[in-house]
Amino acid sequence: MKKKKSAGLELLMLEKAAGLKTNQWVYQLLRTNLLCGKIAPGIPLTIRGLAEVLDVSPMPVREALHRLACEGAVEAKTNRRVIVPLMTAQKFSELCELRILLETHAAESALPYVRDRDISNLERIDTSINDAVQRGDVETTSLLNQDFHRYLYSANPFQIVVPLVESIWLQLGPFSRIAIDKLEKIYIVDRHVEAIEALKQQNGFALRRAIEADIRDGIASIKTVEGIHNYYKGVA
Amino acid sequence: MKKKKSAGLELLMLEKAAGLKTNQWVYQLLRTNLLCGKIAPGIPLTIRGLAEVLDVSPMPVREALHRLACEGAVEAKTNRRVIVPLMTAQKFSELCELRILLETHAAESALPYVRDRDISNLERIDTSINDAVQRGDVETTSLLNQDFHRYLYSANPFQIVVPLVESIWLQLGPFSRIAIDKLEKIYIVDRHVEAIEALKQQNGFALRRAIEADIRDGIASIKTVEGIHNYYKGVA
DNA sequence: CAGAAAATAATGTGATCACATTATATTGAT
DNA sequence: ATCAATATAATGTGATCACATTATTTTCTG
Repeated sequence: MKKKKSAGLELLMLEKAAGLKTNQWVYQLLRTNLLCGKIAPGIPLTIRGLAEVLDVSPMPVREALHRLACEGAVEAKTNRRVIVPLMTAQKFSELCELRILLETHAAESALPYVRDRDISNLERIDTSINDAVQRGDVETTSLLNQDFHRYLYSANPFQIVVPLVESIWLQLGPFSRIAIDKLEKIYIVDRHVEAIEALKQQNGFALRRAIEADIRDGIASIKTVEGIHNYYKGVA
Repeated sequence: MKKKKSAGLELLMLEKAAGLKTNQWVYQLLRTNLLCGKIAPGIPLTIRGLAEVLDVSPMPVREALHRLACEGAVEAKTNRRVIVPLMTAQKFSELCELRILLETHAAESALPYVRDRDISNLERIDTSINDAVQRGDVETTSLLNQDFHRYLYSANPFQIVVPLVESIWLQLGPFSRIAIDKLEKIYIVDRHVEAIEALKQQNGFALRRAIEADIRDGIASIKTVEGIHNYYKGVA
């Protein structure tokens, strides 16, 4: 019997799209798994271990892990361990404040650049979100929600903030995802409609309000960080 | 006669400290050179070229470049070129707004954690800054100024924002540095003293005001982005 | 049986090579 | 002479290996 090194590490696989570099594929796969909470905080990730699981050479894994560390998704300890950082209540609170700070700014600075066809696209995305919510498809709900925000902020062609926001999403992702997952039913007062209305009226203040409310709604369910760590203890 | 590939690329060298990994050394060296404006925007950087200049294998350069790209310091084009991104007036303005947004928040959220000995250390740093200004040492002035801000924000043990701020500094760095360099004399109304005073009084609002003023003073000299690109044209 | 010491396994880093892709230089045609 | 086609050089990526450092297991000692 052959002993597996990385026993207990189950990743949800992703199809490797044609023309995609291996390191990007590994990065996206790892990123997705982190956002889904598939990888519990604290357990050590190794280059060779992941390379074996994904059946690639250590090199692309090395690069993907470095990038994720750079973005704050994983933490490289002084000894030779790379882990998903543990969450604390204060850190969580700080991350949420930062989300609101950055995203309200991003939305307002994008406002002057939003054209009619952008609004149409945003409405289309929002419709898809509602569909996904209706189906109870948490996965795509989460992804489409990100798409909505990213699309809005990216309307500003001189956007700097999107990568920063994505970094925050990555650090926040696993935990908010788990919290949502535990909800029996997701009821969302559609803040996106409010945001779209503000866009149509070119109303920056209303836009900020809508974005902030949307973010707060999303994290309102998360009362205690302890509950999240208990989730992982239950899994492990 | 041997033809040099990377002719015209002159880097200021750094001593490689003992116990420092090669990739970190390369990263810091490149980072410093970027902040000093030694590498002009638009000229292509190659892994092998830098490796030859630094007399290391391509591997550490590869990792350092990837990290810098992740932080927004360099931009990997779709073709095989890595360059320092060109600056535009709008991008510059966006970066400055972001600095103020993030740093005022960071300062205020650090305020409750600042102890007396922290204030002493900040005063010590500020004294060093004034010394460097007196000597006309732009290099250490810039570095110490960053130290001051970083030290303040890091007082909050649950700090998330520092890496984000450093990313902004990196993107802004080359250009503000050049602008400062061109000034004959740097006269700074010491906003740091105002900030320290606000810390002593636990006055969050005054602290925000001081930080914002400090940032605005630093970038006030930069009137036009065109002037900056002219600087590079003059060099090249 | 418990704790320390030694031996073994595993890990990250750096170097080198092969290869497909892209840029640049050279050649050829009109 | 100018522009397209070809040939050559250069580049990033991925794979494999060597090595120093660290973790883990085993052995030894009391």
